[in-house]
Amino acid sequence: MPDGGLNPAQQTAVKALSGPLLVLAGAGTGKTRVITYRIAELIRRGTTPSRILAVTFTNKAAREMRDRALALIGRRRVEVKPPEISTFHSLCVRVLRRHIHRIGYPSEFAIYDRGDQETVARSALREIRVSNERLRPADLLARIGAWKSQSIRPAMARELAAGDLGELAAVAYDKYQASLKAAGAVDFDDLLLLTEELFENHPEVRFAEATRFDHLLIDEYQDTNGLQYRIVRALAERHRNLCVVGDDDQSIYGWRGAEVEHILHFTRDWPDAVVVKLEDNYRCRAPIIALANTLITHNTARHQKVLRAAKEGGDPPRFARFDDESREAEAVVGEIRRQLDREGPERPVASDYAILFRTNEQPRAFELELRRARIPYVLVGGQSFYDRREIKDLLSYLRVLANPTDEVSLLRIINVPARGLGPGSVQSLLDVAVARGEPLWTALPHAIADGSVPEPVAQRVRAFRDLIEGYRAQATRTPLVDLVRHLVEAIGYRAELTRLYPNAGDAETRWSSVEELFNAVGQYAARADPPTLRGFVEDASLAGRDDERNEDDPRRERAVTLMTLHSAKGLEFHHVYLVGMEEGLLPHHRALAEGSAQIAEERRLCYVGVTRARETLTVTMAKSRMKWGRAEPSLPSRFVLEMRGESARALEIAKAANERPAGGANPSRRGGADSTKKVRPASGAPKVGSKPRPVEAARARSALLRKKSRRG
DNA sequence: CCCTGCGCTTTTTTT
DNA sequence: AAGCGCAGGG
Repeated sequence: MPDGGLNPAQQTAVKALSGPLLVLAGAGTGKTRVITYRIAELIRRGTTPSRILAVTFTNKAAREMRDRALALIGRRRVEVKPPEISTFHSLCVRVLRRHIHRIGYPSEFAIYDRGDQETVARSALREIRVSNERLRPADLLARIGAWKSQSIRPAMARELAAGDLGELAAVAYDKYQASLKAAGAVDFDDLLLLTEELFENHPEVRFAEATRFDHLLIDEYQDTNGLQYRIVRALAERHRNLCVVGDDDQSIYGWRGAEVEHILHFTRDWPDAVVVKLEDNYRCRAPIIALANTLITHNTARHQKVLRAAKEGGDPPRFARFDDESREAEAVVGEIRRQLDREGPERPVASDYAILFRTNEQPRAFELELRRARIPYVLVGGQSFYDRREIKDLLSYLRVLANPTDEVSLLRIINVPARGLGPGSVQSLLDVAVARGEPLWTALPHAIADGSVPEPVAQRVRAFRDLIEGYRAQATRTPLVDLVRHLVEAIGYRAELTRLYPNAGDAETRWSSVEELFNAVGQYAARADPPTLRGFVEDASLAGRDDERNEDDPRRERAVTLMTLHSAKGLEFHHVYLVGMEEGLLPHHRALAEGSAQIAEERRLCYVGVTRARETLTVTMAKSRMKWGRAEPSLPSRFVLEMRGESARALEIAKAANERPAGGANPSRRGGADSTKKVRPASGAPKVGSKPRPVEAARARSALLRKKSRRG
């Protein structure tokens, strides 16, 4: 990045303040910078800060952009009514809180996460008597997601559905949506879908929202799906001050309904749009850019742009292949350890390093090695805090307190800790609710009054209701943290944990996440105005995997980052290890089975990984990898060969992979399997700027490959 | 009703 | 390797 200032392209992007603007920004070309400068420029030219809306992809990105923008503008100037910077989902939550009652949902609606969705999907399938073998809840959810991103409602889905499974799914979709509504709950897609519905059917809502802002900026535009696209259009068509920023080469959420077409066709939708291309990369060393460019040219159907490296010099990326995933982890972690132990002024810190991978099972081996090497690390994503059993239990309690008709949460806690309301009793209670056509919660008094359940059960139900009602009554009076602490005490959750986890250490670990929950509540209460139970629960649902709890954890600053390629989007690190670069992993089996469009997306994913690296990039793979407890042979990814200009061999591998399922004989072993055995700088990649430095490269690679006897 | 243990399946990515 | 569903004994 040029110090302080902006290059000419960036300046154009910042200064074209009115009308539609498309910023095609390659990786590391300073797009976040352009957006923040633009916000500052708008304000400097007299726009009221609060009339600017910027939309980012994650909550974390929103927080960072807010901080940077405020730093640029000067906090004092905007602290009363700052620009609004949020994600699509938070934006829609706010719209829905205000208006959702118009379409028959309570404004206290709960937001269901993936696990809750699966529960609802499962019971929808049960209701229409479809066995899990024919249509798994996860598959149903995938279909529902696809329908929703195209704004297809159950009724229309039934008309469009083709084939047996499609029709079943459409019927299940209907049930699924009905259960959500009955529970007063929405899923992630509903946040967008229902917002769009309000915009469509209630012009006054659309008008109110569209006139709240005069400027709309969208980051990561390549990852917008149909719903988001239509919401953007609805919000921007009056003022037309729409600035979208993105990189079609980094579109990696097609599986979630994102359509690159939106960015590819932006100028068709907005014919008067100004287009600015940012092609100067200030992040990566020249050889890394060369590698990335070589890779991405294997994708067709993209905006023509070539990343130019602003940073000359640097080591060529290295490639290494190991016997199995443990060796791979050992070598990578061993190298990081040696770098951290180096003496001298240029000694790196752990947070300079990132290990990037495709799937969530891959970090295991690396975690093991990092712990063994006593290197601190943070695993981003993985099992999130809010996925932990104890947190889900307690959060369910809080959700029931906020909205007792939230059926999934109620069913989760009605017998946790066990209070003698087992599956049999709960079924009887549910039968009463179904017969009365009302939510379980409101049916409970009737069920225990009319003798539908035996008296002892009725007693327990009464006690449970009293417990919940008691805390509901307190909720507005008691400080949030106290409320949660008392509740946990009252239900005897600590005892439950020691019972569940007889191993004292395990129970302690679980209890410490409960204490972390207390902290999270405390932090929320300190920041929110006013803090409410519902507000906290909502935060927890939307925070998802980017957990801000750890953000101010001092350990994080000194830690190696482990994360998936998807989570790495938008980030950068001095030293990147792109691990597990094997056929079947990247590109993933599933993508290989689905076809070339999916393989192109995997290639973009690889591109994202490569372009995260500022100084050095190391690509590693294993010859064999454990799968379902068995060691399976693994071939180098075709992307490795493409990057190194050996695409002929990549083609061979691709062919072999395609032929394998069909024929018994396996021609693939002849190919590239051993070709990358020796680590070599990318011979095919042009070296920009610096002369090759064979000595250093050789030293680096021997260090990486150095055999170690330590094991076990 | 509650707990334990066995055997079966499952593996992409996430706001 | 791990989570889930189901059967069988307290």
